[in-house]
Amino acid sequence: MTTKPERPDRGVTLADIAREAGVSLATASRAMSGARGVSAATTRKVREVAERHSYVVSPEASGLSRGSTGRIGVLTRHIARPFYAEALEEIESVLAGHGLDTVVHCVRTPEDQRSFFERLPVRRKVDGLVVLALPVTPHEKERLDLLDVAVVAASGQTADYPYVSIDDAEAGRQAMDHLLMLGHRRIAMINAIDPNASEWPIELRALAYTRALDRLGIPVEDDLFVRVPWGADGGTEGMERLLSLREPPTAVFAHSDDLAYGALRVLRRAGLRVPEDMSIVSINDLPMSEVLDLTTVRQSAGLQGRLAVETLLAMLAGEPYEHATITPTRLIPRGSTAPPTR
Amino acid sequence: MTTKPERPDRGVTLADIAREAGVSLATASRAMSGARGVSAATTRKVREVAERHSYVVSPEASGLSRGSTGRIGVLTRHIARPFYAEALEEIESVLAGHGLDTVVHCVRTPEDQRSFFERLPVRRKVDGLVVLALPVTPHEKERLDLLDVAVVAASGQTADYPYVSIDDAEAGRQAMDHLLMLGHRRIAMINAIDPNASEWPIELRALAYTRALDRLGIPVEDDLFVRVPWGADGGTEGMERLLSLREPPTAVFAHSDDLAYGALRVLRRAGLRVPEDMSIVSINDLPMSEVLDLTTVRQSAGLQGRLAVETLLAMLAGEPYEHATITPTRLIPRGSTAPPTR
DNA sequence: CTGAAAGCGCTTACAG
DNA sequence: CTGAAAGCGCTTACAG
Repeated sequence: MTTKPERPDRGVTLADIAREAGVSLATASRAMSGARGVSAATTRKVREVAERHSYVVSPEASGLSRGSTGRIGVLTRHIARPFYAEALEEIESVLAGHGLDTVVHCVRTPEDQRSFFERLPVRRKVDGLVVLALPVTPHEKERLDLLDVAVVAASGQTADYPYVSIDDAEAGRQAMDHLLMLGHRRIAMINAIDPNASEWPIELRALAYTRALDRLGIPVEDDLFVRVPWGADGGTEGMERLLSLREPPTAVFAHSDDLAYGALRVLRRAGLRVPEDMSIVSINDLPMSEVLDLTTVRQSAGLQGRLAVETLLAMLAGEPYEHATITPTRLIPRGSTAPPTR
Repeated sequence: MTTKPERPDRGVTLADIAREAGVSLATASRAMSGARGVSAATTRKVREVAERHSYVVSPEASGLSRGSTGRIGVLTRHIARPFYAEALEEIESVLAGHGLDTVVHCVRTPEDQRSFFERLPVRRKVDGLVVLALPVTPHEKERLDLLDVAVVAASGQTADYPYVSIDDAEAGRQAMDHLLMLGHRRIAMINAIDPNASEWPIELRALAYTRALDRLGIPVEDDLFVRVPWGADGGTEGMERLLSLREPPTAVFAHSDDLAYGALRVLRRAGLRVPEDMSIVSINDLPMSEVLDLTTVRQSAGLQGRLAVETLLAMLAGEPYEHATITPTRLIPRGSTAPPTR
């Protein structure tokens, strides 16, 4: 092959292919991209030469020229937590199916997050952005606008982006009604607060808790509503506090599965039986919940991710799309709930 | 701002900044990149103008010009499985710390994998690639060579790439020795096979199983060595088979935590107590293992990911690096193992 | 159907 | 310290 003298050999270029195929750069470009208006013979010839040199068009150069990157960014606070990981996997899957690359940006701390919106490291690098379960403040939205790309929110939204998410109030209702229907009247809630996170403006799951009790005229006791940090350890702490009460609840509604896991651990260590001594229900249905026989309200992180990207793709394609998409939730009754025995 | 008439406004360019700052394109470029040989005053001026227009240099164009992409690819079979997710999170963290973007490519099925190596979708799009827990065949390595970028393997290797991984045989020994030291003599192994995966050439964990028994002169019984699909369901199946034996084992060594989870579920359902009726140990120490009180051999997916990227970065920087890095494993004794009672 | 040329938005020797 | 110019590897009106 022709070797460029001025730079280290970066491999063969379209110009090389064109020369060898005996056509112009323009024609070679069209042949490679499958643009119409090139004879079949020419196309075949060019591609054959390209093939022989295992040449592929440089997406970088191509993108520069046509003004798109072929990449979608995903902004998230977590990668390894099951819910996020599942959403991310599905997002990548859909994008890959459309020939788009997925570039992940994880802002682990408030400082990371501040810095992300300050520096906007995805700037000029993506064609669109999916914001995954991350509340966006008005100021952050302003920054994001500088990106000048399509943005969509998956699993919760605050700023006014198209979004797909569950109805948290409804999910909470499903969980609470299950406990109430079983006959529980002394029900506690373990609510999660992510210490690393500015909070969501409305805590719909907590709202569902009080609403459900209100509806039956059951007074809401402060002691029965505990707020703990996110994660299994938070659930542990929450259940410990509830067990310390003079009169513990007969059932607990945990904000999410992770909390329930920690709560279950405490109960096991305390020698208490589930569901005989304590019922527990939560929201999510992570893979481990089946293993742990946890009653929970199922939502699909993957589906939310998938629909969010599909919305984004529609926006990019200039096609019509839904501004708000609500994905279903439903109760999965398992062994952690039963009528109260006390 | 100057508006380009010929194309849709893609925003302000370096040329605009240069013009407004009253310097040449070249100088503006140097000022923005912080290249030396520009007066402080000029640099300040240029950056001030850029700031005012919230302009950032186009990574795409810059990369095209200097020949790098600022992106690292991660090739994996899974995103949502805890081990992979943890590694990925750490990889992204390190790369972000170096100003590099992470682009994920997940090959879920053998067909995906075939297609990945055939089409090489990361071609010309990344500066390096980390292959995460994915065995690479000689033919696949040949294809990867076409990428012409640095490649490193995290958590297991087959092709001859620099790698970082645990010593599986040693991890297996740690698990087995724990059971043996507790006095178990009738020990089963539940081994995982990923149906979607070409297998790793040597099954070191299984090897550790037979070796440990051999060392004590304990015969290896075929019935006690079960092979099941990966995941909790596989563990369930494996434990069911073991419980069906005329003489079940007193302890089980599970290839990985996920299998152990499924096995624990069977035991719970069968009303068998852990560890009194059955001890169980595995390898990984995923987050849920603490919650489940599972004795396991800890390895760190995150550390392996981190060290792998660091190796890759050293390669890219032309610095010296280790070809093989072994990360430590150690037994975490918890409540799922005890001396045999039968 | 095909080509010459301008353009995408930068970087970097090469000369001052 | 600064600028004019070539180059990175493509794409795409504009003319045939």
